[in-house]
Amino acid sequence: MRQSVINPLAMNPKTAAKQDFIPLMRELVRAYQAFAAYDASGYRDVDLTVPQADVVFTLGNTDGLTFKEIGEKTLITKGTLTGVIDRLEDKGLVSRVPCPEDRRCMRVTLTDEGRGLFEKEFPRQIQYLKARFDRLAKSEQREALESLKKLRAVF
Amino acid sequence: MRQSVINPLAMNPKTAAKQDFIPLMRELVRAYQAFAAYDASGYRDVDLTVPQADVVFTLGNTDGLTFKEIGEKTLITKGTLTGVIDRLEDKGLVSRVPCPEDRRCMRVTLTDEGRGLFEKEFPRQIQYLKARFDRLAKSEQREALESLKKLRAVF
DNA sequence: TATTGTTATACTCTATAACTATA
DNA sequence: TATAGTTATAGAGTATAACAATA
Repeated sequence: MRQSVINPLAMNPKTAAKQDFIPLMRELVRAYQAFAAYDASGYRDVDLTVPQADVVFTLGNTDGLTFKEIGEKTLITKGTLTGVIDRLEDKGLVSRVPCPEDRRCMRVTLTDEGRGLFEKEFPRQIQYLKARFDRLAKSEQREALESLKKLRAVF
Repeated sequence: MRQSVINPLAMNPKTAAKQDFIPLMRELVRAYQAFAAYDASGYRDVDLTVPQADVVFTLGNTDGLTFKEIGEKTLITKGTLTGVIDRLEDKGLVSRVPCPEDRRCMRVTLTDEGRGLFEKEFPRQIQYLKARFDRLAKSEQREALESLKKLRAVF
């Protein structure tokens, strides 16, 4: 699991001292990483990489998306996306359909197998995550949400 | 910048509906990604990958660390770390020094050039980040810290 | 001319396992 | 036997740029 350039978890305490925002930065990274690690651990059995899963979950409940749309949502650049889609196609999970209205376009849709995977794995994963978020009281969830919004707003 | 398996940013709204923890998860990911993107943007000019920068910043203000220690702090596995250190050595930023007390060990230290890079880039990057964290009031920083601690604790 | 997606290239990281040299 | 680090291998993502087909 890769991280930001500044890695407050590895940082030498001597180096970090006297910067009072560092504990906050540290907790932001730790909280995210704890979440991401838990998320990934619920995902071991499915034979997809993170970018591949990202694409499958992005395509779920849509009628297909173009490369451009998928790239915008997942932040995968077009050259890379071609390869990711190739591998998903090899696995039989998605298919390419030419757009009738613009012949430069390709629409990517889940196959029946891909839809099956999505419908099985996505709700399972959501429940897996929900189990942990639900350990926070509603009021704590609200406070965390507000704090995170403020935090995001400064960047 | 890679992310968790569940990517609340790409998720279809129809899919996300009726799970009330989703906004919180979404904000956690967005806040982290906003931070990480800002962090990376302050880092464009330095010719280091994220794992490489991570190692250099980890070695800063130490007398050198063994492969084992670096691996534990940065979460880079030993096989990968050998390659990362090789490339940093090629760039003249670190050097390998055999440990006198245990001849299986290698201590990795910053060279003068590596130390120079660290002493220039690290404080600059910290200031760059501090500028944004400081936009939050002290009380907001404290609240955010508390919320993030609770959030991390559930995972 | 601009846009969509593909291809090509080169590099880095990742995971895994076998290997060496020490302890 | 166990540990520290290296080597080998295979795969996947990344960035970048040139390219073909179409708009």
